[in-house]
Amino acid sequence: MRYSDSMTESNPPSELRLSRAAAQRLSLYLRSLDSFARTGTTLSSEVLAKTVGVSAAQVRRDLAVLGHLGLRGIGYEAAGLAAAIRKTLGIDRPWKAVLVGVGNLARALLRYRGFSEHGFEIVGLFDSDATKIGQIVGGLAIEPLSRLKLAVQESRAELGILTVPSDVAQAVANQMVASGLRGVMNFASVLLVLPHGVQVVTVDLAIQLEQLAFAVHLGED
Amino acid sequence: MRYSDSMTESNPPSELRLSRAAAQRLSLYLRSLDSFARTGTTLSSEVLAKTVGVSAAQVRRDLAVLGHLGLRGIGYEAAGLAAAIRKTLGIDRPWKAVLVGVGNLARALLRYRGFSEHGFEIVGLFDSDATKIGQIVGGLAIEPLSRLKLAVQESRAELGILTVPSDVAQAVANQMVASGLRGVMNFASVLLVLPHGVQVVTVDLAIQLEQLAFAVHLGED
DNA sequence: CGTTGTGAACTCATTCACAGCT
DNA sequence: AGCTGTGAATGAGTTCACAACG
Repeated sequence: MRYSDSMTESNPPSELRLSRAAAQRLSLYLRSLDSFARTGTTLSSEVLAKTVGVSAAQVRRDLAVLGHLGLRGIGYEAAGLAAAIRKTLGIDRPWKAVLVGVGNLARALLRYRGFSEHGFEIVGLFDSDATKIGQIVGGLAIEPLSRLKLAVQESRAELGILTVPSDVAQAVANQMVASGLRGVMNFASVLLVLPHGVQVVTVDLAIQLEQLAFAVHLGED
Repeated sequence: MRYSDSMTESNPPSELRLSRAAAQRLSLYLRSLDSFARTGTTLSSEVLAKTVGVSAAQVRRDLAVLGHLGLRGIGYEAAGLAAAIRKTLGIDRPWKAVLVGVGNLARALLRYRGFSEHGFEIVGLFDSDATKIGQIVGGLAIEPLSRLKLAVQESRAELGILTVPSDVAQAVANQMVASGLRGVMNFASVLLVLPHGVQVVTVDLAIQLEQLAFAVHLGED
C-alpha cells in the first residue's frame, strides 16, 4: 500500500503533470527512438537531445516524469523508453478515427501512411454531399452524416478528423460530439467551441506558412 | 536573436520581441479580424479574446507590441489593426513558394485555397521522379530538381514546401537551401538541420494526432 | 569514469489590477 | 463611463550545476 507520494519504486509514475509542449517533445523522442532501435540498444540524453533539437537537460527533465528508467553512467534503453513514452501518451493501444468531409485534403490524408503506422485507424468516411455517398475512397465507402452516430457507436471510434469548409466546421463538429467522439482534429480555420471533456487539435496550414514567412522576415535563427 | 541590438527607438514599435507563440496568436487575431471586418468597425480586446480563446489581457499585451493603436474607451479599429498585424508579420506583401515532392499530399495542398487567399503563391513544382516530369498539376508543369536553383532565382521565390518522403527530406532540403530559399515548410517527420539564417516550420500530422489521443487519454480540458 | 535525476536559479510568459487617456 | 496600456505579481518552463549512482 502506498501513501501519497513516498517515492516508491513501483512501475506507475506517481504524479503525472505534462505540459502540452512536453507531451509534444515526447512524441518527437519517440520518432527518434524508433529509428534508433536498429542502431543501438541504449542512448544518452545528449544523443537524444541532438536528434530532436533540444537540450540534454530538457530531455532528462521530460523523461523523469515517466519514472526512473535511465541507467546512470549508461543512458536509456531505447526499446523500454519507447514503450514507456507510448504508455504515457496513451498510444500503447490502437485508436480508431472517423473522417468527416471527404474533399481533396481528406483524400491526401487517406493516402498518408503516417496515421496507420502510428496506430491510428480510419474506420469511416462521412460527407453531407449526396453525390459522394457510396464512393469508395481508400477502401471505405462514403456514408451520409445521418449515419455518423450509429457508425461511431458500432465501431467504437473515439477520434474524428474534420476536413470540411470553415463555415460549416462548428456545426459538423457539434454533430461529431453528439455522436460520441471524444476528440477532434480540426483542419478548418476557426476556433471550435466544444463541450467540456471533448478535446480539439487544430491544424491550420495557412497560419503555419505565415509563421514561416514571419521568421524569414525577421531573419532570426 | 543575439547581440547587435542597436535598434533605434523611433516612432514605430521600438522594441519588437515576439515569441513564437505570440506571433501565432497574431495570426489568429488576423483571422478573426478578417471575418469581423464586415460586422463592425471597432472591437474590444475582450471580444477579440473570446473569438480566439485567450484572455483579454493577453490580447492587449500582444497588440501592445504593434504600437499604440487601441482607442481607450472604444477598442481597436478592425481594418487598421489587421493592417498593422500584417505588417509586423511581414505578410503585407505577397510571398512566392516552390513545392518539392509532388505526391498526394502536395496535390491536396495545391487545391487548398488557403495559401493563395493569404498571399502565398506557388510558382513551381519539382520532383526527382522522371516519370512525373512534365505533368501539369494545378496549372504548373512538374520540373526536375536539377532546374530548382535556376527557377528559384528567376522567380525570386523565398519559401519552399517540402513534401518528400522522410528518408530523403534532409538531402532535398539541402538542395532547396543551396538554391537560395530562405524558409522551408517541412511535412516530413524528421528534424531538418539547416544553416544559420534558414527558417524551418515542421508540420507532422501523426504527432498532432498523437497529441489529440493523449489529451483524450487524460480527459483533461 | 559517465550519465542520470533534481533542487535551485533563472528566464520567459501570463495574469492582475489599476492609472491614464478618450 | 469604458477600455487600453503597463508596472508588478505570479506562474510556467528551462537551464545550471552537482550529488548520487551504476
